[in-house]
Amino acid sequence: MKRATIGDVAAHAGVSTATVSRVLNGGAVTATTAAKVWSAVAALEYSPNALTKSIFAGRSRTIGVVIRDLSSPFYLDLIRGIDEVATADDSLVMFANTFRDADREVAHVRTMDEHRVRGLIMTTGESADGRTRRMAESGVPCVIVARTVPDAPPGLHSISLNNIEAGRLMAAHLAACGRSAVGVVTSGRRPSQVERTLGLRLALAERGLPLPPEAVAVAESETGVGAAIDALFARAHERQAPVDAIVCATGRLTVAVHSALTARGLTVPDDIAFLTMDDFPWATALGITVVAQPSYEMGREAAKLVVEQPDESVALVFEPTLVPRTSCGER
Amino acid sequence: MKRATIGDVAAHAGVSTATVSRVLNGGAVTATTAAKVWSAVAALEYSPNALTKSIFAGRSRTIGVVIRDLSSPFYLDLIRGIDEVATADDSLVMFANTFRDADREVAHVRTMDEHRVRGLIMTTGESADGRTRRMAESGVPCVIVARTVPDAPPGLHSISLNNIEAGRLMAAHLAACGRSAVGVVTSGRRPSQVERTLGLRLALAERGLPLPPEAVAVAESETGVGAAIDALFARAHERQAPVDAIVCATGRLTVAVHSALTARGLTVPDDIAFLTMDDFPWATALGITVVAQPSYEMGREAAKLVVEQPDESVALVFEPTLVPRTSCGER
DNA sequence: TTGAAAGCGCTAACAC
DNA sequence: GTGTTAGCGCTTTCAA
Repeated sequence: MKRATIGDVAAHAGVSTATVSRVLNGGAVTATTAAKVWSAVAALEYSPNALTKSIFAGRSRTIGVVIRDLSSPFYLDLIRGIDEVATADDSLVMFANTFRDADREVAHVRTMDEHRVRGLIMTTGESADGRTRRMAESGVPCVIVARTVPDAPPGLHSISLNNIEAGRLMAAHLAACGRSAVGVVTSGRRPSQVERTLGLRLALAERGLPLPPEAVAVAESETGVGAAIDALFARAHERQAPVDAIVCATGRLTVAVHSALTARGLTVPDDIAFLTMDDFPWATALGITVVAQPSYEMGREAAKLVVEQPDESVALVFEPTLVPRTSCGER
Repeated sequence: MKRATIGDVAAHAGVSTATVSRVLNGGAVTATTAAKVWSAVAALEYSPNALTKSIFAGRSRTIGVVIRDLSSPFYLDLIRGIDEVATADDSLVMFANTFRDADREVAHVRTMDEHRVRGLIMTTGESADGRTRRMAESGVPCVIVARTVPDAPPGLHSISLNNIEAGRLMAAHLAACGRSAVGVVTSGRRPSQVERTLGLRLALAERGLPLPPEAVAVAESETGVGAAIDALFARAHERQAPVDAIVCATGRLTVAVHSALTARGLTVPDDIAFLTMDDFPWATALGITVVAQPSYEMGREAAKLVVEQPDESVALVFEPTLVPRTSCGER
């Protein structure tokens, strides 16, 4: 059964399409005509085509969201925050996952652009930056999450965490818990993680504690974590500097690192302290101390930048908080 | 800076809009004209308007997804599965969260319909069923997840778990682990949970084990879990039938129930066995035994129903699997 | 192979 | 108040 169009409604109600449009969008009409139109709408089960509407507006009422990896709890909360603001502004969220693949990233950003999203929020690498800049310049607000953008044009915003401070919080807490030999597991060269490690190293150094490059292990993905940890311990053994704390620089690897530790017979916190990024529902039950980001709030603010369209480029930096539990041997 | 339209490209290339359209969509054109058009496209940074395209197609290349509660791990995997199939079919996912609110549910389904999604996948209550039926009848495949639909018209499909079997698996496992007095925490009257409880009761009865109504506690949300458990234990105490196992009938409450147990000084599995629905990343580390759904696969199949548009109404039922760990005192 | 023109479903001027 | 008309950006006949 074919869908009714505004023309069908008009014919059924015995008025013009313009009048139907006015009734639907709140123009000046008589109560009687309005009634006729509404009953025609009901009779034909008319559902206005939002796509066509968007053509006139030039844009759709849709916020594009491109995420690298939905499985991280951080992104989950981020999306919920975005969805809340979008719904409040009568918008929908268009979502796509890139599975950390640069090609998909570019493709998805292009598709979002072609769908004339009213704004784009993404947690991607730099591969799509060219298009993003152009989108921003042509009036589509873009928000880069978890990364700052150099020389951002108006309309291109960023939302990130004070990662240096996150590292500092970790150092301070570990030191307060009496740990002196810290090892780090990071998933690579993403700026956020590099900065966290840097902040950690800085604040550790201020306390006379070292964080040599050998104490930093890189694991691209969950599967590489075991090997990375083994290598880390081996290097520590060679240097005769056993590690008494492991910091995980990304929430994505929390499970993997924690499992690797216990799989090696290590007890947290007695044998080794464990400290990671991003709070998650099970952290309390497990007693895992974390440095948390206000992920939900960050999602809300990202969506607000899209909805409110500030003239200038804005770079929002959120402050991390340490949530102490028991995994660092807290007293 | 205004966006270039197909007319601008045509003018720039010195051809008609029809020709540009043909070049873009692979019609019959000379190599030379194609080259001219492509260079015009590049020069003007032309990005075709997917919205306008959809008007002709009658539908957009977008799959709508309406979820009750993104925070459940089941839905996360479901979405990832949907996204994968959507991307492979050159589609985007339009997402909305209902926060378990019936009004939002109806509103979101309507908005999705107005956006002319090519199909709709949802995990909602019955409030939007009327519209869903109509959508299905007018050629928009709709897939209801986690619920079966009576008298479904062609185009209205359902994807669910064999919940009776899930309950049976739980009963068998608990019995094998030597537990005989089971208590259940469920979040309410959703059919899936009712069926799981029923399957559990049936299979328990076959083994001569009881599951009286008093042994089933209802907690609408996380916050109600503590009280529900207390009431459950109190009733068991009155009846002088202490409970030696707690079954959580929904993955959404796993954290809350587990926390409530440990908060009451109960050790799992020594004091009490714990068995819940839906696998999750931390389950291994925590040793929690679960009955898992193939959530990712279910998402893929749901999306396939949208993409492949079978003529008949199909009701896919997936089989649960028990993943034994240590929380039931397994040997 | 290419262009002119009609039309997708809707809104926005402009008359009446 | 209401209808007529033009047009949004694109595709698709139908001629040439």
